[in-house]
Amino acid sequence: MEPIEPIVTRFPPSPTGNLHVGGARTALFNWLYARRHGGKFILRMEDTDRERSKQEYVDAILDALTWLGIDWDEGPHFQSRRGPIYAEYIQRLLDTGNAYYCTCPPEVLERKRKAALEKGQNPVYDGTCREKSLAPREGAVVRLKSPKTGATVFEDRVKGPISTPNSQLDDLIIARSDGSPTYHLAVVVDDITMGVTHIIRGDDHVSNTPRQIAIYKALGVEPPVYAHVPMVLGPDKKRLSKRHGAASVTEYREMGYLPEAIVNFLARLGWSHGDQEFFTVDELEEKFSLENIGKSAGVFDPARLLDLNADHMRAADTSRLAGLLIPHLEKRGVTVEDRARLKDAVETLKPRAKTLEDMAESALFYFTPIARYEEKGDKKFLKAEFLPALELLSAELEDVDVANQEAVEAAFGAVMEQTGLGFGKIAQPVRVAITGKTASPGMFETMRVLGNENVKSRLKNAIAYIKAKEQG
RNA sequence: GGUCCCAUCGUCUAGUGGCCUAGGAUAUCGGCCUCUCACGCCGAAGACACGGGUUCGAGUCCCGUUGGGACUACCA
Repeated sequence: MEPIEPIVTRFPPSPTGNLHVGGARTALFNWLYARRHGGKFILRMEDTDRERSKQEYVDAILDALTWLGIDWDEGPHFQSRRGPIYAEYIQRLLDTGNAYYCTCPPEVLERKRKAALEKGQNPVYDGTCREKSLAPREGAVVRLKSPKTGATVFEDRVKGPISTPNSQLDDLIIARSDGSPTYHLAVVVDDITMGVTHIIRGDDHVSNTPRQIAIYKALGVEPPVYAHVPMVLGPDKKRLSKRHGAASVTEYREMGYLPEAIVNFLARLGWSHGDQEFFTVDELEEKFSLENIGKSAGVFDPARLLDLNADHMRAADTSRLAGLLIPHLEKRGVTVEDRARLKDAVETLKPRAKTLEDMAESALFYFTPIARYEEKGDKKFLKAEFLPALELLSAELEDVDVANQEAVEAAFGAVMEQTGLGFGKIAQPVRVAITGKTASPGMFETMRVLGNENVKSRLKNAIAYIKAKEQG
């Protein structure tokens, strides 16, 4: 069932914190849906909470979305700047008899609520002012005159039909005593005036939906299509939050994750396309659909993200990876002046790195002298037993260009013949000598990228090191 | 308390009444490959929450139970 009208979706974060992975997924779904159907994606800041909304969070959210590659066709709009529009709609509701002023004191309301709760009754507003036709007055709030009978039904595109008895619906406050709009009113007015056709949001909003539909009806506007996507949970099955570790998109950037991997992972958390796990962003745009969103909440599993990131690293363009790696190297005090060499290094590390951080760590030996040998490798391979092999290799390599793999292989061959050792026996000590570690990319590519100077001097250093060690 | 939503391996999921002896991925374990690591390959273990229906036949439909969750503000 394809939409006939051009579709319009939106993402309305509150700038009260960084972009959360749950929010990022909601943004992604809205964006993908709009892109998939050639529609429009709007960004809107719900910044009516003056206390907690901060400009730095606006910037952080924009930055995180941009990093993920989620761009918007309109906005960002700011609710804080739309006061007159809300006032106009509130007045319209008042004029048409769909809303009324209420002067019930908050304390009284609170008392009634408690009493109702104790008696096991539903704590909805009792309608004291509903039929009083009160005139505007200082300190009065405006309430929506909600339907009291029947039921509100809507067809959720992921959950199916959802029906709520109207007896549950409160005469909710749409304007505070200071005249400012409440959340429900603002959302509905925004979505109407911005022409939003599809609302894709977290399923913590399903029970809010009938309230909002009541506002649409009071306004005489056809409600949009709703699609409520399940929550993202932490490993303890509780709603994902900071205490589960990294919860904001920015943190993943810092940990060296690729944006396309995050996007892929987020898309697959709750949505599926048969058995496919790996998706490029283009593929997602092409295949995303509301129909294939699951109904139940999903746990954010960092292990899966890590694995998926490794897949995307392998698939990524080497030059791009090299560029992305630079900040992670600089963090470790490495300044890269030879971009071509960096690219060669990345090429060798690509199949074995899980993140950019991981890759930077593994790449260190290419760019900085060996400070100290890894303990395990030192004990096992930098000892007298391998001294002849290292010395022979050092000599064989003297006039050889390490970039010439054939020549290097020949040098190794000569050492193998003279010592009677197999390649594996020789390679490990050499590896420790030139990389400082027991694990590295293949011997020949490692040498090639390291370069003549490094290889030869490090071999000599290791030989001297062993000799010194043996002499006590 | 009320209303609403949800329920397949540890985790993400496929499954839309017979193709299910429940598939894939990830994580775990074992093996292979191999100059190390990683990749890759092979294999093991691992799930339809429970109980009733409906049906010739139910993971799939209905009801109930249990267990999770959301909402129930002059927050969003």
